[in-house]
Amino acid sequence: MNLFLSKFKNKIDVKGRVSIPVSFRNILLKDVSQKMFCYPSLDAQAIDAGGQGLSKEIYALMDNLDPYSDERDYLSTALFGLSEELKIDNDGRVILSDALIDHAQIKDEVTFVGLGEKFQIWEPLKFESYLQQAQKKVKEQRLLLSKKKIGVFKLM
Amino acid sequence: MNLFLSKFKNKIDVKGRVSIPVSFRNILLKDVSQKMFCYPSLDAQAIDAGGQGLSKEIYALMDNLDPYSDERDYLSTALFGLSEELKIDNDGRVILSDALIDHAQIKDEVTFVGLGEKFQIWEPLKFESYLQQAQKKVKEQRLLLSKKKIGVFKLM
DNA sequence: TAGAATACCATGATATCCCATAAGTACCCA
DNA sequence: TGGGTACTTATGGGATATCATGGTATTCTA
Repeated sequence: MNLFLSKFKNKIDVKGRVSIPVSFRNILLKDVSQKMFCYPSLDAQAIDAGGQGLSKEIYALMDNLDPYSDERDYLSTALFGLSEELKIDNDGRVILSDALIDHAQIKDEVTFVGLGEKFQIWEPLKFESYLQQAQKKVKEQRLLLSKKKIGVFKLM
Repeated sequence: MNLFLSKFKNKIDVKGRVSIPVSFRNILLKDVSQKMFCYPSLDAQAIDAGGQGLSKEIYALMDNLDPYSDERDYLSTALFGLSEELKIDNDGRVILSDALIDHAQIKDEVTFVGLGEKFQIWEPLKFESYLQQAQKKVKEQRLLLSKKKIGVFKLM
């Protein structure tokens, strides 16, 4: 099982090229397509990305919705309208579309963040503040859980 | 069953390398991956680490949460985003990521602490004070318990 | 034919590999 | 039991490979 893990900060050069971190790249290049599938994250000001599997997942998600619902219209516009299959060049770089860059408010640097089966691309500062928030929420959640436990000897 | 036991203090060299204690290393090297999986401990200012099994555990933890919930997003960011699969070199060393070093406030020395199924990596002084605190808690708890008992096993 | 997209090459920083050494430990044999 | 020898292990350092990134050349296309 290959997971996208860890985070990496890379630069976008004058031509708009970004190196995909090797560990991520190696997972993506196992697909026949040799592409990086990506679309605007629905919840965050970030780009969701992954390999072939991710695009299938999105299709499946769409299939669950009523064909003529507003929901579906909205989703398909928001997702497919802005989703891309980016070609990975020989040096392991991609060029993000203007629409995606705009959505994530990216300038000349990005943070790649592993989320297991997919990863996200963030404007570095925005990610750091999101990360802090995430850690805070997780901690709160943990506290809630641990209070429910009756055991007193939980030391570590 | 192989357990991570005991504690060891090792140095981090100028290149950022740390030797994994042999007894721990031997357990890790039984995995095919030859990697050390680690992530920031949710409860302590330390790094949680282990073999392949630990990553599966994390993955399972995530699977219990609603795929499109905020909860899941936060947890996967806080965990996967900061976790690493560190390669173990020929001399049994690894290089900890900046994010992990930062989380555990590590400088140029670390203490490896066996916790059975997994182990933790601490800044040595922080661990010592944590240990004292933990021992104190245990003592208090014992006292509390013994007072509740009506004599039978009260020795002093 | 100009401008953009793509392929190709160069370089510095850093990670990885390989070897050396010193301190400690186990082992052996007289 | 003592003393020496062979391992093991943590740690240091130099050589080599990899990766991110900048730049140039070539191809495509409008």
